[in-house]
This record gives sequence, structure tokens and C-alpha cells, in this order.
Amino acid sequence: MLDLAVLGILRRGPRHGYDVKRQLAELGWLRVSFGAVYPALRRLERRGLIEAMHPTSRRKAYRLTAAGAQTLDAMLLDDSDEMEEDRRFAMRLAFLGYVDPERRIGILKRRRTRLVARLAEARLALRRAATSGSDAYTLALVRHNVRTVEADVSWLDELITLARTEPPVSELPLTTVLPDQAPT
Amino acid sequence: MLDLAVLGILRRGPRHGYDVKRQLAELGWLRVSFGAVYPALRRLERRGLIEAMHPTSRRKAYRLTAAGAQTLDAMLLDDSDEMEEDRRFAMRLAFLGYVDPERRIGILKRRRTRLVARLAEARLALRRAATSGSDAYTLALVRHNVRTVEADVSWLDELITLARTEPPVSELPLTTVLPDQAPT
DNA sequence: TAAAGCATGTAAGAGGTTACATGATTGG
DNA sequence: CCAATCATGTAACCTCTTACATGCTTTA
Repeated sequence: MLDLAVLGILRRGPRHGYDVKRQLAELGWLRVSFGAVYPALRRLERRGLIEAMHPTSRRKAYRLTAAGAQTLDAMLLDDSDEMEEDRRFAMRLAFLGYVDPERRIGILKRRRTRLVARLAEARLALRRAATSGSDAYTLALVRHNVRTVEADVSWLDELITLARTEPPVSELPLTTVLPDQAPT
Repeated sequence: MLDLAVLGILRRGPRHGYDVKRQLAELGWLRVSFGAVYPALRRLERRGLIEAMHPTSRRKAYRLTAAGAQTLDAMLLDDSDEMEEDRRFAMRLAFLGYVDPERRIGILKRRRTRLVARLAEARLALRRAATSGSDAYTLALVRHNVRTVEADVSWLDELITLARTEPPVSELPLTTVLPDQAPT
């Protein structure tokens, strides 16, 4: 998941590690520690998905390679999440602008299907908790769970109609000119 | 977090590992694998927080010890979550009925304070995203984040008024008779 | 009597955190 | 010039997953 996040951030332009972590935190997507960020950058570099640029000052900026951009595309299309479903989807949504416009609705719809399934589970859990005489707090928790998933589904419906009407977001050029200097 | 969940489930009565995992999943609290559950049980047993009962058939049921009940109490009162805040709070809320009624409101209020702080962060992130011209999907994500936290805060307010009015939930006897047989 | 589900367990590894070490740069 | 912040990195550890091994019990 960190890998996806890093590739997504670097898709917008070169960044150094400290900056990647900060941007992730500022947008409230992922609060990772440096002990995760720096190893991730080295890992991605070894796999050839990103490359280090001539260090300006002491900062070591990385930029996405062509292979990295391809891998990012594949990651954005890959729905087969089981673990951390919600956070992973949030990640993918944040970078959905980089996905081929034709495929965006498909991603959103598959997410909707999964949420609807979870809604059924949550409602089942609610019925079970209600009949088996759970205490007020357990009940409140399960009920809130149902409401949250319901809200998520209708939000997704908004997103789907938005994806249908909205013209594709203008994309940054990737293979053309990327500044060799990291932005301050 | 698994430890808290296991102790909380066992607080209701003896269970064997397979059953603990199932109950956690049925309530939609925590989807852990057996590879986590069984080691957790052995760990808790070594620490003297739970004890194995004479195995009925092939099932190895565990029951909470007095030390375990004490530790559970301490865990329920411990607010100092940094990691996995939401899931941990959901856990604590599910077992809030086992907490001294006087202290329940305190727990809920501290949670509220934290949520309000997060709401401020989320709104800041939204302003940043709106002014810096992020694409529609990033914006939708951040906006949804704000709405979700808002909904959580008002839900907490409901819970707080509920905790004020509600008479304390009847608690299961712990130190008295616990059946030596695990329920089927 | 075979398949499906129940039940317990282990080993390897993924993917993080915390704590630590180190040092440059900037602002008051 | 001192503190705060910027910046990179490593090592030990934690918690959980996946994959595997093993065998009992119920049901069609």
C-alpha cells in the first residue's frame, strides 16, 4: 500500500522522501513513519520503478520511471483487495485521475458491489445483535456500522455519476519534460 | 488489539479459539486469521490472563482469570491510542459495558476531543486541496473524509447522552460460577 | 464413505513501528 | 549561536497474513 502511495505521489512530479511523507500526511491519506518511507524508496529503486536524481543540496529526490508508471497503472486497476480494503480503495480513488477514463466507472462499480455485500453482512450482524440481546454499546456500534456503509454506498453513487459526466481530468505529461530539480 | 478483543470475548464466558475467531468475525469487529488467534491465546495463557479448561472433546476452551479481568479493565480505560485509533476505539466501545459506569462518559468524551481535532485537520486538508487545484477525485475523497468524521462526532454525542441517561448494563458475574464446560 | 466443515497448530514473511544515530539548514 | 526543523538512514521488534500440516466430526 505504501508502494502504491509513493508511486502515486511521484506521478505528480519528483519528490524526496521527507516530502513524500509530508504530502501523504497533509492529505490525511496515510500516516507512515520515516522508517517505512526510506526503505520503500530503496525497494522501489531496486525494482527499477523509480530513480534517484542528482541530489540538489542534501535532498535525494526520486522520479518515476516508465516502468514505474506502468506498474502504478496496474496497481490502480487491481481490485483484488482483501486486506485493508477501505484504505486501499481510498488510495486508488485519490489517483483515479491517472486511470484511463473508460475504466474508472468499472473500478467504482466493483467497489460498490463489495460495499453492498458488506452492507448485507452488517445488517445480518445487526439482526443477530438485536435478537441475542447484546448490550446497548455493542448494538450502537453495529448500528453505526450499518449507517456508515450505507453512507459510503450513496457517496459512491455520486462518484459514479460524476465519473459519467465529468470530462477526463487533464493529466500531467509524464514522458516529456520533467524538471531535473526537485521543487522546494 | 487482538489481545483486547480476545479478553473481551472471553469476559462473556469460556470459548475455544475457533469460536473466538468466529464471534469476532460475525460481529464484524475484527477479521483475524487462525495464525493470529492461536498464538494470541498461548501468549495470554503464558501471561496468566486466561487459562485452559479440561478439554471437552477436542476443543480447548479458555476462561478469563482474575488477572485477565483486571488487565481487560486497564486496557478498556487506556486511551493513549495513536495507532489504529478507530478500530481500537470500536473495540473498547463494544466492551464498554464492562467498564465502571462512572468512567464511561470520560472515555467517550476523550474520544470526542480527538475526533474534533481530526475534523479540524480534515477541514484544513480540504481547504488545501480546494485551493491547490487538486483533481475531482482527490477532492471528493477529502470532502467525504470531512463528512465521515462529522457524522462520527454527532454519533458520539448520541452515545454520550445515552451513557448519561441509561442505567448501567447488567454485568455477567465473573468471580462466581463459570461453567466448566464450554458452550456448544 | 466421501466431502464439508470443525479444530488446532507452526513457519516464513510482509509490512509496518519505535528508537536510535547523524548531521545540515534555517529562524529568532 | 542556539533551537527547531529538515533530512536520511538503520536495527530491533511487533503484529498479523499466507500457506501449510494434521486430524476429528458431521452430514448427505
